[in-house]
Amino acid sequence: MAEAFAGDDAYPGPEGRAGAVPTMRDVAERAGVGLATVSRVVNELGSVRPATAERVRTAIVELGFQRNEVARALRPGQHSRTIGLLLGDLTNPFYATLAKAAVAVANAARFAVVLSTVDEDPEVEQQAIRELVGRRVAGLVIVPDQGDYRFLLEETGRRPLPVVFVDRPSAGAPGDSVVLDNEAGGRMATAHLLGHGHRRVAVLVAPSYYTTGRRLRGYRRAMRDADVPVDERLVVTLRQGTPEDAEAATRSLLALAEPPTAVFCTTGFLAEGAIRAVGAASRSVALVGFDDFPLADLLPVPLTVVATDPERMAETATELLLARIDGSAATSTRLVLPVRLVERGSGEIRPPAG
Amino acid sequence: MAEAFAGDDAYPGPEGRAGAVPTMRDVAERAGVGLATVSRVVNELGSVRPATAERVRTAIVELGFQRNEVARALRPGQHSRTIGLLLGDLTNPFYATLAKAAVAVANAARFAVVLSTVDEDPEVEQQAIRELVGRRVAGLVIVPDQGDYRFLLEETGRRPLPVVFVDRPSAGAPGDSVVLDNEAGGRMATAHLLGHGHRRVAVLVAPSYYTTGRRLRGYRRAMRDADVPVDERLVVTLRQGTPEDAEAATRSLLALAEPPTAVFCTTGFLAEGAIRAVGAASRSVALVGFDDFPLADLLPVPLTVVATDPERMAETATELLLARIDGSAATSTRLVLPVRLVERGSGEIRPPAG
DNA sequence: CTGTTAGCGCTTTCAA
DNA sequence: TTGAAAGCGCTAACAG
Repeated sequence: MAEAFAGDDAYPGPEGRAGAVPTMRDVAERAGVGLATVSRVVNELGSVRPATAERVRTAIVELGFQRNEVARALRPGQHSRTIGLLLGDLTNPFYATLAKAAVAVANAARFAVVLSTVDEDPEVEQQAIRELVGRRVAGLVIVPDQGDYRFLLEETGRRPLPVVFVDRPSAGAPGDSVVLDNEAGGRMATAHLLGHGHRRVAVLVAPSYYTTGRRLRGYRRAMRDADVPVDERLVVTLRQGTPEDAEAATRSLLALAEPPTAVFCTTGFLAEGAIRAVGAASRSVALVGFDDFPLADLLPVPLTVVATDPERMAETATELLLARIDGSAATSTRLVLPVRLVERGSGEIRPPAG
Repeated sequence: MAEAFAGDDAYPGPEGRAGAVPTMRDVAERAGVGLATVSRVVNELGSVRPATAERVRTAIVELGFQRNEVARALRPGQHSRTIGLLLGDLTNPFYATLAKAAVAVANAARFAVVLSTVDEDPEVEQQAIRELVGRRVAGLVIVPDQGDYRFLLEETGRRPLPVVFVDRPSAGAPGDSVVLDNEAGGRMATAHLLGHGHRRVAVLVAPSYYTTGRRLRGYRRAMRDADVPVDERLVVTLRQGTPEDAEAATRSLLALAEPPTAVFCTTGFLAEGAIRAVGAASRSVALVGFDDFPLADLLPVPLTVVATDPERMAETATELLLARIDGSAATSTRLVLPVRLVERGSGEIRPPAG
C-alpha cells in the first residue's frame, strides 16, 4: 500500500507572493485598468471591451485572485452567496440525506452552506437563525421545529429573507415549503396491514405535530375506510420519539390482554425500537415503518416501509430557495411529494389464525 | 393531534422598526455615545464606565441589535467566526457523526460551520477550499482525500490558516491531525478471528491509502505474530470501496477452492456488502467490521466490529482548531485515538470443524 | 467603454 | 474613559 503525500519540494503556488491575498486593486494595477473594470469582468457585466477583459482575466489568473466574498457581501443589496441550513440530528439518516442533497445543489450553484443543527430548543434555534441573518445569508432552508418563525419577517431587513421549509410547513411564517404526502403514507401503510388480514393494528406516533400527526390521520382514515373501529389503546403517542421510547411502548402493547397483531411505526427511529421489542419477544408481529434506511432489507425480517425521497425533497427545496434568491419564482409555493410502499416482508406477515 | 402554528396576530418584533437592521451607529445614537464605545461594549474590551456600558446594553436590547459579522470580518486581522468543514458523503454514518460533533462544538463557541461535501475529486475539493478561504473562514477541519494540501500554505495570506486534518493525516501540508489507531484496530480484529480458530482469514481493503492501509498492516502484523502465512489471494483491494464492490468480492472469495472461513472488512460499507454476500450464500463465515453503525446489533448475525469514536474524534479536532484560531495551542499536534473491539456474534463464529 | 469616487458596518489608532 | 476618523475590499453610481 503506497504511502500518500510523499515528496517535500516547496510548492510555489500560482505566481502571487505568499503573505498577502491579492485584491481587485492589485489585479487592476497589474492589468493597467481601473478597479471598476475588474469588478465588471469578475461579475460578467458585459460592457467591457473583449481585449480589456482578457487582460484582466490574465492578471486574475497570474495573481491567483479570488474575490473576497466578505467584502462583497457588505455592500447593501448584496448577499453572501451563502445559505443557511437548519435541521435536526445528522445522525438520523433522514436528515443526513437532506443535508447531503442540499449541499450538493447549493455548491453546484456556487453557494456555500452554513449548517446548524438544532435539537428541539426553540430558543437555541431562534438564536441560530439570528446569527445566520447577522452573517447575511441569502436564504434559509429550515426543517422547522414547532416553534414560531414569524420573527423571520422582522429579522429580515428591507425585504423578507427567502426561506423554504422542508418536511413540515410553518404556518404564519413567510416561506415556501416542500413536504411529503404524509397522510397518504399513513393510509397506505395501514391499508396494507388491513389488507393482510390484520384488525388490531397499533400505531406509534412521535411528538412532532406535523408529519407524524398527518400519518396518524392517514391511519384513521384507512381504518374508517375499512370499517375497522380504532382501539385508542393501540394509538400510542410517545413523549420523546426515540428508539428506546418506541421499544418500551411496543413492549407494553405486546403485553396487553389483546395485543396488536401489527404495528405501524410513523418514523424510522420508532421502527427501530419496535423491531427490538418484537425481536426480543420473538413474536410474529407485522411491522411497517416510515422512511427507508440503509440496512432495512438485511434485518432478520426485512422491514416493509413507506419510503420517502428525502434527497429529492432537499433538492427541490434548495432549488426553490435559489430561485427565490435569484428573484425569479413567483407566488408562495407549497409542494407535496409522493411516498411509496416498499414491501420487504415485515408488513406482509399475516395475523395468527383465529 | 394539535395542529401547530395556529394564531395569526401580527408579531411586533423587538422594538426596532422593521425594514432596516439596526447598526452600531443606531445603537450609539440611541445610547447617546460614540460609535467606538458601542464597539467596546460589544467586544467587552473593558475601559468603559459601567454606567455608560449599561446604557449601551439597554439600547442594544431595545433595538434588537446584532453585530454584522460580515462587516466585522472585513477588517484586517479579523476572522469571520466561521470554520469550514470538508468531508465525504454524509450518507455514511461515520461522516454524519463527525459533522454533528464538529457543528456542536463550533456552535457552542459561537462559530458557524460551512459544510462542503467533497466526493473524491481533488480539483473540486481544492476549489471548495479556495472558496472557503475567499470567505475568510477562520480555520478548516478537513477529512483529507489523497490530494495535495500544500497549496493551503499559499492560499492563506500572512500567516497560515489553521487547519486540522481528521481521520487521515496529510503529510506535507501544515496542520494538526486527529486519527484513529488503525493499525491496532486491524491487529485486534485479525487476532480475534485467529483466536477463534480461523486460519484462512480474508481481508477486504478499500482504496483509501491511509486508514485502510494501516488496518491492513495490522492484519499482516497479527498474522505474522500468530505465525499464519498470508495467502495473498485472500487480500482483496477493491476499486471503489462500495458495498456492491464488497459484495462481489466476497462472493468471489467464497467461490474459491479453499474459501476463507473469516473475513475482516476494513470499513463499514465493506462490511455491509460482505454481510449480503455471506447471507445470500447462507454460509457460516465469521465477520468483523470496522466502524460501528446503528443497527449492527439487529442483524441476523449481530456484527462484531472494531468500534471507533468518530464523535470524540471530531470534537477533539474542532476544539484543537478553535484553540489554534484563538492563538493558543502550541506546536503541531498529532493525536491518535484508541479503538475497541465490540463482540456481537459474527466475529465469534468458529471455523467448520476440520 | 472606462475610471473615479463614495460608502457598506465595523474595529482601531489617535487625540482629547 | 471617550469620540472622531481612517480604512478593510468591494459594488454602483456618476462622469468622462
